[in-house]
Amino acid sequence: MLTSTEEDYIKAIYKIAQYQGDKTVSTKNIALELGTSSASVTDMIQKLSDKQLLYYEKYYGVSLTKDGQSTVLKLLRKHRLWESFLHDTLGFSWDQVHEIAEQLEHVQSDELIDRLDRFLGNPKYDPHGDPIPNSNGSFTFRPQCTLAEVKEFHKELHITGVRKHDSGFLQYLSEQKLTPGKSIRLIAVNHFSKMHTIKTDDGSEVQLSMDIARDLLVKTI
Amino acid sequence: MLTSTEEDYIKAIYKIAQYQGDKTVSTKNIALELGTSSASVTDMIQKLSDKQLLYYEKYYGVSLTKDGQSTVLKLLRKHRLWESFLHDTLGFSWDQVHEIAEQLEHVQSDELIDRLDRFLGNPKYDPHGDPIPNSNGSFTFRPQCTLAEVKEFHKELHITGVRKHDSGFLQYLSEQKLTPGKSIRLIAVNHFSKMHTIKTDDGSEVQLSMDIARDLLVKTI
DNA sequence: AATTAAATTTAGATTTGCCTAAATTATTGT
DNA sequence: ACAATAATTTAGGCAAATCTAAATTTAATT
Ligand SMILES: [Mn+2]
Ligand SMILES: [Mn+2]
Ligand SMILES: [Mn+2]
Ligand SMILES: [Mn+2]
Repeated sequence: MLTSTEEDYIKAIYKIAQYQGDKTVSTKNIALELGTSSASVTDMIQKLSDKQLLYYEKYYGVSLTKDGQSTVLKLLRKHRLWESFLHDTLGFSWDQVHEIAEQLEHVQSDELIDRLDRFLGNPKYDPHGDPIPNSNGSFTFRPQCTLAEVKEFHKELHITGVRKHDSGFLQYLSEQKLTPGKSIRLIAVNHFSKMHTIKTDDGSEVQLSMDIARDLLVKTI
Repeated sequence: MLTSTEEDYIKAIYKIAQYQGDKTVSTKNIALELGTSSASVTDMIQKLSDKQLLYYEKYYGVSLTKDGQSTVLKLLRKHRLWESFLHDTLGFSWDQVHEIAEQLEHVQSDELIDRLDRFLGNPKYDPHGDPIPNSNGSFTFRPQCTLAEVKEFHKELHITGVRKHDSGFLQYLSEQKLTPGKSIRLIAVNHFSKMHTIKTDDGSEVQLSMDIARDLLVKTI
């Protein structure tokens, strides 16, 4: 049984590893992600290494063991199912759900989470488009790329998710009606400003900066 | 902002006070209720007294202040709404909900609890028949008594709740189909064994011991 | 290669919640 | 009224999670 603090460390390590393509994760990045001191991180990674959840080589950072991986997948399942509940059932906007799910994910009850899953209709993706692992911890990646990587114009694209979860970014996107499931087309990319012009469902055109385009995930139909 | 441990102490004190008719609550009873040592309780009640949640006189026990009262009512609201969700929405049996609600009640978000309330249709009572305070902390007691106190026979009674919440007791009652909302009649009370004979909805007769009768709450129609 | 800078670990302390054992106060029984 | 008993508090300590400051190691720069 892990404390919620230990769970949050494991999740932070997974997130950083994911982001930087599975290299070893540094003490400093964990401290930055969790807003703690490096000294605290060193203490905790030593403890988690003792518990066989991390591989840890002094001064060279950590990576998750098989046990650490399965721990994090169960947590992501819980987090994303709670986000789906908050969004789909209670009507929270997608920029409000993360903070509350951050607490709910630590509630201990396997039956609770399986019943929640069933009640929600076994959703495959959360409100941000992130995949929800099943009770065995497996989930399917879907073919997707960032809007910035799209090379063909005028082709129909489906918004599948986002690569950033801060509420300002999410609020901006929902104001522009750019949420998972919505269909768009890339009209033009300005060579100097890198601004992306897209056309939405209802025919209106929207300008998106390169920064936005790099964090918006889409799928070609 | 209270820790979940502090919240559990406040709840325990409220529960004991309720049970013993609002006298001052002793260190020992709190320790028994929470399964800790008296020394730990002394530490905590000193802290909660500093925070103005308790009146505390050394060697003479504690009672809740106005702040303590409103804290506990918010907590009971959360606890009972979560129990209703687990029971009514997710289909947990009434003997399973308490333990999980014990965790969920500590999640911090006023909007969450108000949305949950609305989603559930603003229920007035939880699965055990306990009243759910509204967002101002007020709730209405309903006229009820224990089955053991009923003096008239053959009169229609509605089951309104229970005075004990341990899962063995609750399981026994649901096996006998004696849950809140069900209608029964008292047929006889044996003068020696104190066994209560009741007739249920469907006409079948059930024998209940005095212990059960004392913890089953009913209302005359 | 040597020096500087950056990252990491260790040392020492703090807070929260808990414990046992000892000291103190209140209650009970004769 | 006083001794025995029960309840409560205090003393001293421990584990978890955090911090700052100092020491150590690795990485980067001249
Ligand atoms: Mn969390
Ligand atoms: Mn999400
Ligand atoms: Mn609790
Ligand atoms: Mn209840």
